[in-house]
Amino acid sequence: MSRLDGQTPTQAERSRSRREQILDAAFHTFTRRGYRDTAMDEIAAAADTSKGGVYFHFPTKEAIFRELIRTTADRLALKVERAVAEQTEPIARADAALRAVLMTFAGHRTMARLFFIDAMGAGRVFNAETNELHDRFAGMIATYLDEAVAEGAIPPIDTALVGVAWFGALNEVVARWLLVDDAAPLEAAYPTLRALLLRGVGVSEARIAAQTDRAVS
Amino acid sequence: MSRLDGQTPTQAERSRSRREQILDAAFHTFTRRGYRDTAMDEIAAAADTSKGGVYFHFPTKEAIFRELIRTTADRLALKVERAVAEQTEPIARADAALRAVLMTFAGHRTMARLFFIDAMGAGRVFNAETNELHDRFAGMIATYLDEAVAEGAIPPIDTALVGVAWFGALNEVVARWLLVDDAAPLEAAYPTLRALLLRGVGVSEARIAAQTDRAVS
DNA sequence: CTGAACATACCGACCGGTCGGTCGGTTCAA
DNA sequence: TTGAACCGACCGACCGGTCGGTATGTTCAG
Repeated sequence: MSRLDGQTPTQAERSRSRREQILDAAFHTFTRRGYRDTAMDEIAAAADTSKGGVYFHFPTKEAIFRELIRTTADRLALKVERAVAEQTEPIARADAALRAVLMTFAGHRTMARLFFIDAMGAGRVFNAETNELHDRFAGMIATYLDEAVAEGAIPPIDTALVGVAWFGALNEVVARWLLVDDAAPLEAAYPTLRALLLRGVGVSEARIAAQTDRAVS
Repeated sequence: MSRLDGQTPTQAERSRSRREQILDAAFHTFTRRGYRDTAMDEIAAAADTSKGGVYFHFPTKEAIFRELIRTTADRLALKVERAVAEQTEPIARADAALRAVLMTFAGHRTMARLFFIDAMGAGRVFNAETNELHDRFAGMIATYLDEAVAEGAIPPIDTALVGVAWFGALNEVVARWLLVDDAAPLEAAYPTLRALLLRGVGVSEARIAAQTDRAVS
């Protein structure tokens, strides 16, 4: 970034952009072919560099994948947190979280692919990784549900389990959408899914019918 | 079958048992290490035979996996269908299906592993396979829900989507249970999950509170 | 009953290809 | 000139699948 001034980039800048270039290429290749089926040579080629070049910036293939997962998850989590922060009422918060995830994936099919297609399989290595990821998001949901319970907005439930179930439902819906080529837009699933999930935890019909505000996309 | 008569098994019998022995070994190895990380030599070793022996009974590694998936899915589907057939009322049928799946997995951790751990990843080959599998079960759920809608037991909904969501929720709950070593028994999740899912499609609180009969395990 | 002829089940060394990772060398900005 | 960035030939492990061979039946003519 920043060639607004002079001409040739500094070494540090070149290195940084190269790194990102590789990350980008890896992202796309992993996304299309999966972890195991992606060869380092492919990543190198996609990044317009050589295998040696890639290994200058990253120690192992796994490290690339880890970094990709981590930063992607961080980005998503940030988005969710921001969406949630805009709401004060607990049900609206849970709703906002659901909406944020769905809309983010809808807008970034490839990001979704990295999460879901690659999530399982391909060795124990990042079953742990994936595990943690799922935990993280299921935990987020559970936290919002806990708030809702605490404020009496919904009756008490096993929020940990429900968080997992919600995440699973969301996960599967997105995964199906990914696997079908000419699928309906993911947004179309939102109303039904919203109603299904909210109803499931005991939100009243009236409350479900009343949509939360739609200020942000 | 049939060693009730004489002594040494016939060639055909030996062949059959060997085949099953290999299938068994493959099942366990796939289950523990995943498809890609399982070498044919490992399967052979686990089956107390040689690679050549394995390749005498099966043409490719993929063929073994396919057969495993297919028969396992068939067994599960049969169980579900039997459980459902015992019920006449639509909600009870959906409930029975849910219960059957959960209980079957609870009893056969390894079966669950084959379905969920291996499900994704490891090449395009059986993304199609897995896809179909998920479709099949999500479709089954949708069918029962359709019946329930038709009979007016629950309000109209997008049953296809809900089927996917239900399956996803179930899937994730089982997957989490699999990944945690000292997890609580899977059955413990049933009441909450049942309530969550049934409530989600608009089953009345009264109806949810009234448990269906518990004749069979 | 017997033993050649044939079939079935199985073995394990080997092959061909892939792929993660290495290393000696080159380039070029500072 | 120096060293960070980069290149690409190469290595070695791994693995799916093959293949020539063996051993254990099974069949059937004599």
